[in-house]
Amino acid sequence: MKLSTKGRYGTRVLLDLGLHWGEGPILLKDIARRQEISLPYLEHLIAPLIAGGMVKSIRGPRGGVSLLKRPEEIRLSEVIQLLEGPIAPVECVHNPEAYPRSPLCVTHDIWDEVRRAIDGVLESTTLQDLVDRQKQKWNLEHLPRHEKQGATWEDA
Amino acid sequence: MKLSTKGRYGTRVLLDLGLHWGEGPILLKDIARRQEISLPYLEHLIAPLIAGGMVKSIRGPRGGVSLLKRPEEIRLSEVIQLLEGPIAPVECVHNPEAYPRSPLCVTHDIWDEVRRAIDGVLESTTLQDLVDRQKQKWNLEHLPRHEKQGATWEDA
DNA sequence: CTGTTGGCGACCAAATTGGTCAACAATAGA
DNA sequence: TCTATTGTTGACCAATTTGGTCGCCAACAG
Repeated sequence: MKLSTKGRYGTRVLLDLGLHWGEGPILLKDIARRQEISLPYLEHLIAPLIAGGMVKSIRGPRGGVSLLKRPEEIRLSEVIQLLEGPIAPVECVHNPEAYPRSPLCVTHDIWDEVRRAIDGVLESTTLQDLVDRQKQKWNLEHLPRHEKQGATWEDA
Repeated sequence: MKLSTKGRYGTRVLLDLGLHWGEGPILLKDIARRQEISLPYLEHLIAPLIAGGMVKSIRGPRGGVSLLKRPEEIRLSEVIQLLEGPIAPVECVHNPEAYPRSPLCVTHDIWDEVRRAIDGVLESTTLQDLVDRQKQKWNLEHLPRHEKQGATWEDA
C-alpha cells in the first residue's frame, strides 16, 4: 500500500508549480533543484502530467512548464490518477467486468470500501489547499518565503 | 497504491480459517485447494501470521493451522499490518523521526490523512464481519454452503 | 519407526522501480 | 539564419520487489 516516487515526487512538482502560479513558465531545472529531483527523472515525471492536460510546456529560451488549470481546480485525485493509475487497492475493484465472480466475493467489498475512503480524501483536496497550507507553515515560522522554497519535500 | 498478493491471499486464508472456526486444525493442503493458492506459496504466506501470534500450527498427522484468537477479535488492520507492513502510503508518515523536516512539509500531512482514512476502514472491520458477509452472500444464492467454499477468491 | 504434516532457507524468473544518457525538436533573440 | 536554450523521446540499466518453486529438516500420531 505504498505510493511510489512517481506519486510523491509528482505531487511536490505540482505544489511547486502551484506556489509559482502566475509567474509564467517555470524552468524544469529550477523545479529539479528546489525539489531535489534529478532533471532527467523530472522530465519523465512531467510527461504524464502534460499528456493529461494538467501542465503545459514551452520549449526553447524562456520556456518551461506551467499549470494549465488554476490550482483550486486541480484535485489530488486527478494528480494521483495520472501519476500512479487507478487508486483501487486491488485490480478487480477497478474493472469489475474482468472478474465476473467478484459479486460473490466478500474481500472485494472491503477493498472497495478502502478505495472509497482513499478517494474521499484525495477528491476533497485541491492543489490550492496544499499551496495555502504550505504558505501557512512558512508564516508560522516567521521566515522569509524565499528561504524556504526548497523545503517542500517530504522524504528522500 | 496496490495491495500485493500477500495481503489479498492472506486475507482469503484468514477468511477460510474463520469459516472453519471451531473445527480444529485445518490442513494447509485444503486451504490451498479452496483458495486456489499453491501449497509452497501458502506456507510462506502463513509464516508472518504465525509469527504475529494470529495463527497456531500443529505439525504431524492430524496437524494443520487454526486461529489463535476468535474471528471477532481479529481486525483487518492487524492482518494487513502483518502481511504488508505499515499501512502508510509514504515512509515518512510511518516513522517521522527519520525525517526531521516532515513537519515543514504539507504533502506529509495529506499522506497522513490518507493513511488515517485507510486505517479507519481496516480498523473497524473484523474477520467475523467478513465471515458473516460471506455466509449471507451464500444464503442469498440459495445454494448449499459446501458447494461454495472454494468461492472466496476475488481475482487471479 | 514410519508416514504425515508444517517450517525454513535457497533459489529463480519476471515485473516494477528509479533512475541515466544521448539524440532530437522547438523556439527566442542576436 | 545561426545559436544557445529548453523541453521530448526512447533506449538503456541496476536494484528491488513480487510471486513463486524445490528440497531438506522438524515435529508428532499411531
